[in-house]
Amino acid sequence: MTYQDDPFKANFDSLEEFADRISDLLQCPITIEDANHRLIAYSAHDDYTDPARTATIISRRVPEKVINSLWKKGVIPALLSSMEPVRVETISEVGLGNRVAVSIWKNNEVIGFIWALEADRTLSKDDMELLKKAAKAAKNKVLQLYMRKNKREERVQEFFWKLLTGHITANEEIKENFAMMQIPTAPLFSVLIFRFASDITNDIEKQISYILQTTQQIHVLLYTVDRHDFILLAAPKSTLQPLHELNQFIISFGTKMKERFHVNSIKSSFGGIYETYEHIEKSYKEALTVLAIKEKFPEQTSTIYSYQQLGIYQFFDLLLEKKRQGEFINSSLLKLQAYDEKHHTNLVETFEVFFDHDSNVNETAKALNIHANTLSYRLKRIAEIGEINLHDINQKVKLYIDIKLAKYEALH
Amino acid sequence: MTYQDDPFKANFDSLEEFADRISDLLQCPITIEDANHRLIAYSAHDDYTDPARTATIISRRVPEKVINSLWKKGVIPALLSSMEPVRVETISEVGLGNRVAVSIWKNNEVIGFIWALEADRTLSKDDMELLKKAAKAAKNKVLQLYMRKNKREERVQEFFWKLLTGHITANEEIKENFAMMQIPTAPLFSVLIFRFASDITNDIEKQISYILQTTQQIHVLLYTVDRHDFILLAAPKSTLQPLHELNQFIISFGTKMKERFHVNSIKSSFGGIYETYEHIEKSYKEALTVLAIKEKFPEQTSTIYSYQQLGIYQFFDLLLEKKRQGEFINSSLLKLQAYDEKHHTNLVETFEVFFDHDSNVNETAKALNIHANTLSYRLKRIAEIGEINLHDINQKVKLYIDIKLAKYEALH
DNA sequence: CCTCATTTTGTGGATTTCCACAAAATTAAT
DNA sequence: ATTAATTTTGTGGAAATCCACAAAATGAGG
Repeated sequence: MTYQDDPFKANFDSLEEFADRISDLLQCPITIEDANHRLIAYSAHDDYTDPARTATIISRRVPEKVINSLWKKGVIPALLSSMEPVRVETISEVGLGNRVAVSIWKNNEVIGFIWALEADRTLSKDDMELLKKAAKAAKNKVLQLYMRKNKREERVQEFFWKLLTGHITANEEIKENFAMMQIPTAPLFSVLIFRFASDITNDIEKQISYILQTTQQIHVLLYTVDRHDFILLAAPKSTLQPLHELNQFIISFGTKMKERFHVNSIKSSFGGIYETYEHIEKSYKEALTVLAIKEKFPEQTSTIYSYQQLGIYQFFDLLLEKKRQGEFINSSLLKLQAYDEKHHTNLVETFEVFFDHDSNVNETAKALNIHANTLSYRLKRIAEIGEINLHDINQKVKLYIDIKLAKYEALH
Repeated sequence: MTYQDDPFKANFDSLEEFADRISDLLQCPITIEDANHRLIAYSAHDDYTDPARTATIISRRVPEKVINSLWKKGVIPALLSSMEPVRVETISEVGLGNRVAVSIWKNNEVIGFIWALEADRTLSKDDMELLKKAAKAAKNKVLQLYMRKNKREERVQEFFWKLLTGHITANEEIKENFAMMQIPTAPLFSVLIFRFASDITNDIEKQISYILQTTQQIHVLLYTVDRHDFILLAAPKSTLQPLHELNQFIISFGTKMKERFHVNSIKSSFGGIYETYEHIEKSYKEALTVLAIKEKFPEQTSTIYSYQQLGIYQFFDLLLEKKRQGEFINSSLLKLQAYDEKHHTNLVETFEVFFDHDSNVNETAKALNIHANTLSYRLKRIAEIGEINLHDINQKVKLYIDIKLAKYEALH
């Protein structure tokens, strides 16, 4: 089979036309994606496509499990590091048939991919060369999309910041803007923050953006960057367990950043989950509060990401203020502290850990490295010395809060 | 034995002299008390006195257990209702030997008592008559004491109000006043309030004052009346378990008011227990807070009298304010409430009662009149529907507080 | 160093909790 | 009225908690 020198020198009106042209030449279905695996174009009239391609076209993006599996097999890393086409063997778990892929480059950066599904025939060496040429030819078309998107991005960013800082409060106005910028609406949303150890570089931003675009756990409505913080407005897919979904997303995001880009130590949080847009600022502030509290209680809050789950820590700032004014003097706590001080005991810590572990004897004993009976003896002493009834949940909760508050205050 | 018509017509310099005179005439030890069983005078040179009299003289007041027992035997009620002498048989439990008592009257009011201990001899009918005359003769002397005390009282009252309202804040100044008015000092003190169903009449005030003067559970430093409220500054006897002592006092005060004067439905409270006088106003405010909270949570706080033991309710006003501003939206609670509403279930109440009962399965089941397994089933549902981890004490406490807060808000 | 009070660890048994499973009762919806 | 889902109650056994008692370890003070 022979082709003319550059079969793509003709001008194409659209990328669809371009995809059809490649498909004609190679005799196999073609899909073109951007750097974030969103579908840009695909060839029509194909007889056979595998489930992965079908799903990609339907949802206009590559299914996340497919992306995950391509990362694990090393396909995407290969495409990101070289301009050469890569062949992918069938991965039946995710419905992926044999295919060949090549990356589209602009300077030193990958801005998209072309996939050729080996439906009826296997591509030859020449075919591969052709694909490579196609990738080069696609560059400008893809770039145009990219630039157009960037311009839109800027306007959207500005809008997002206005929302975060409460500069737009009228619900009508917010809705208008959402519609104008073609941001999808959602019944529930929350503001998420990923806080990095250092300022977020363009490079990192792209990596994050990549993961966000490819994830399908949540809907990303808006995002922006503020020094260490990557801030996004996200919507859970279902309204049934929004908390759980956002939590899962945050965890998997952390894992992916670590696995794929070796970015460690990201602190994540999200604020309240709300229905109306006026609450975006509130949700953002709450997400910031979560990070602040996590800073101060790293152990207790290590598995907490949401404002919801902050629980009693939600009102610690408020209580601390009052405490500073001399309120809430807890004589039980004072007595226990005095006793600990004088006799080098650990009554306060014992109570705190016991409560932390939901009053579970075994767990607490293990956590404190003491015998269960030692714990029970200490609890008896705590009741005596602190003049506190250990069956009175009210007194216990107050003591617990006061202990935490004292710690919080110490860290001011 | 015969006496001249009025053996007491001579003028006596002091009540001590007067007591000696009676003692001479009746040939037995004499003690004179005011209406509150404080020792006013006693005859000297007596050979025999019983333990009760000794204790009275030493502590300058009749021991409380003796007063209690005299009430129970009906002696004091008899003395309060008639001018006739009353004979008291030995009450060995409290070290009281045989004796005769008579009350001292001014108009329709008892202002004191004279006690004649039948040490060597039993008083005859004539002796009793003599005692009655002595009581009449004592009237003016006792009254003088009474009046002098009243004048002092007024100044003291004014001072107390200044303390309660924070109009004297300098510790030095407070100390000076305490010394000047001969109010005993104490290392620890608290402000107590007894709130009556209606305004406190002079009559009730006297009854209260009587109980306060005769109690020896605590030291009463100052007291005053404000409409429904009887307010006092009290000091616990020991510094070890001040909370417990004040609690005990409040309970026994209520019992006595009920038993002796049939005064029901007193609401009592006390504020923080402090060391420095500047905190009197604070303690007073706290005592008022306790009463306010008891008003709103009668069941939960029925056994609570102190600000200390208010526990989490201490900061409910604070939290309520924030809640009104839209903070602390607890989606778990919202979901549970919605579920309850829709399916006519009791998940919120179940959780609340369970927590109220210190997470004790049996007690809770009993309180709710359900099977223990029903409770466990409901808890499982609560965890599911509320998206809450029942082993996470933080989430649980938050939910609990939010439930109580919602109730509190409902009662605004 | 010794002594005494306090704290820790150990043992065993009564009691309670937890959990899985199943049957009965109740409720909502067609 | 029938069905299906949810809720309540019951049973039994494993696991955990509680409690009393005792022996060992620790530590402060004379």
